Amino acid sequence: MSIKALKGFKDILPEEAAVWQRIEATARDIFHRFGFAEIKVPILEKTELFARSIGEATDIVEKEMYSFTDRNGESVTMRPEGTASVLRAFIEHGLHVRQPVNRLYTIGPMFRHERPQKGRLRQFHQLSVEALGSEHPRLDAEVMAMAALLLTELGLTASLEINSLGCPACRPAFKESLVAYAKARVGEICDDCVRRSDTNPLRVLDCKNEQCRIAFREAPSILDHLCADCRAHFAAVEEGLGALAIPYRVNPFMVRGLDYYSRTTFELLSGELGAQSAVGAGGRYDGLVAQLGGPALPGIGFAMGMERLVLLMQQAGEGQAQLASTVDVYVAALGEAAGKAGFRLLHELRRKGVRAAMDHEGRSLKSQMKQAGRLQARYVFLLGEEELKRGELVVKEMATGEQTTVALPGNTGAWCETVAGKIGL
RNA sequence: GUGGGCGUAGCUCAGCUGGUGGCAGCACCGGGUUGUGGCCCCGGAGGUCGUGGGUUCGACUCCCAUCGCUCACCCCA
Repeated sequence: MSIKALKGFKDILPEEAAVWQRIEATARDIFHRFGFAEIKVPILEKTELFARSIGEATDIVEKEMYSFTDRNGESVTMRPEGTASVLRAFIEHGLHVRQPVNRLYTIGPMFRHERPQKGRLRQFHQLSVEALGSEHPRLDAEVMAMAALLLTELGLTASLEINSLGCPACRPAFKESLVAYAKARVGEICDDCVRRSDTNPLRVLDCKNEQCRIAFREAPSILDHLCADCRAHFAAVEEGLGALAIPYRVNPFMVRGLDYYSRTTFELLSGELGAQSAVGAGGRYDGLVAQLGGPALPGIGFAMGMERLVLLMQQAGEGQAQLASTVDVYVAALGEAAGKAGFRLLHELRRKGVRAAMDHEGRSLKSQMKQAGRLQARYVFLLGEEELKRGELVVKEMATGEQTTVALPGNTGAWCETVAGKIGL
C-alpha cells in the first residue's frame, strides 16, 4: 500500500491550482486597492497565543488544534486561524507607531483537527484580513464592502448578514437574560442547547434544530440589549453599507465561534456549500490587541475560506481550466544533429521570454506534433536533417496550419531574432 | 467523538438471483501518413476487484472484521 496524504489534507493538482491562482491574484489586487498590505507570518506559534485569543473554552482550542511539544519542551501549535498570528506580529514589531491605522492581509494554510466533510478540511486556506487602529463604523462597512467586492469580481454571489454582539458593557446582561430564557425551556430544546446554555450561551441562537429555532424565535435579542454606544455604532455601520449600496440583512441570531469578537460581526453566506454556508466571516475585536499584550487598539477583520471559494467557482462554472495556450513555441527536432541544434534554439527562445517546449525522447514527428497540439502551442519550429543542411527552419502556425520556411543565420541567437521577428513574438 | 453511503484500470463507471474481470468511455502508447497536431479508423499497454478472514465445488457478487473515501451531526472559513 503506497503512502497517501493524511485525512483532511488535500493535494491541489495543476488544473485546480490555476483556479487558486486566479483567486489569489484577484484578492491581492482588490486588497491593494483598499490600501491593505501583505504580511507573512509563521504557521507555527506558541500554543498560548491561540488559547488567549480564540478562547480557552472554544471547540477550536479545546479539541481541534494541532499542538505538540517542541524539542525544547515548549507547547507549539499549527495555527487554526490567522488573526492571532497577525496581531502577534503587529504587536511584536510595534507596527502601530508607524501609522495610525494598519491594514494587513495574509494568505495561507490553517489547521484544525476536525472530521472532514464538504467544504471542511484539516488543512485549509484562508485569505485573512485585519484593519487595526480605528473603531470608526465606516471602517466596518469598508471592510465588508471589500469582502463583497472580491466575491463579485470572482463571479460569485453570496448574501451578507450582519449583527452586533455588543461590548463588555452590554453583552453580559444580554447573556444573562438569554440563559434565563433557555433555562426556562430546557424541556423543549435539544441536549446540545442545554449544554450550550452553560458553556457558550450565544450559540443556542444559531442551533439548526427545528425545535430550538422555534423555541428561541422569541428569545431576547441582542439588538434590544445594546448599550447606547454599541447601538450608535451598529446604526452607523448600516448607514455606511447603505451609502455604498451594499445589500445586507440584519440577522440577530448570527453568532461567531471565536471569543474575541465584539460589536459588528458578519458572514458571507452561500447555499451551495453543503452543510457549510459561510464563505467568509469576520467582525470587530476591539479588546483583542490589548488582551494579547499590545496597545489598546481596536480592530476588525475577516477570513475567507479558499477551498470554499474554489468550490463555489467550480459550481458557477468559473472554475473551468482556461484553455489558454501553455507554450508559445514547440521545437520539433528530427535526428541527433537537429536535436542538438533545437536544444540550443529552445534555450534561446526561453531567454527571450518565449514559453518554449521540446521533447528529448527522440520520438517521431507525428508524436511531437501531437504533443505540440496537446500543449496548445501557437507555433511549431520544425528542424530536421534537411533543414539543418540547408540552414533553414520550418515555422508552422498551429491554428491555421500555415507553414513558412525561414533562413537561419549562423548562430542560435540570431535565429531567434529572425524567427521571433517573423512570427511577431 | 457519533451516524449514513461508497470502495472494480490514471479518471468516470458497467458487471443480473454467486459460474473465467469489461473489444466500455476519457486519458496514455503505436500504426493508418518512409517528416506534420486536432477529426476519423485500427491496434496496444494498463487490475493484489481496498485489505484480511469466513460460507461455497466455485466469491467482484453473500457474511464478518478492518482500512480508506465521502456526506451529515458537532463545530466552523
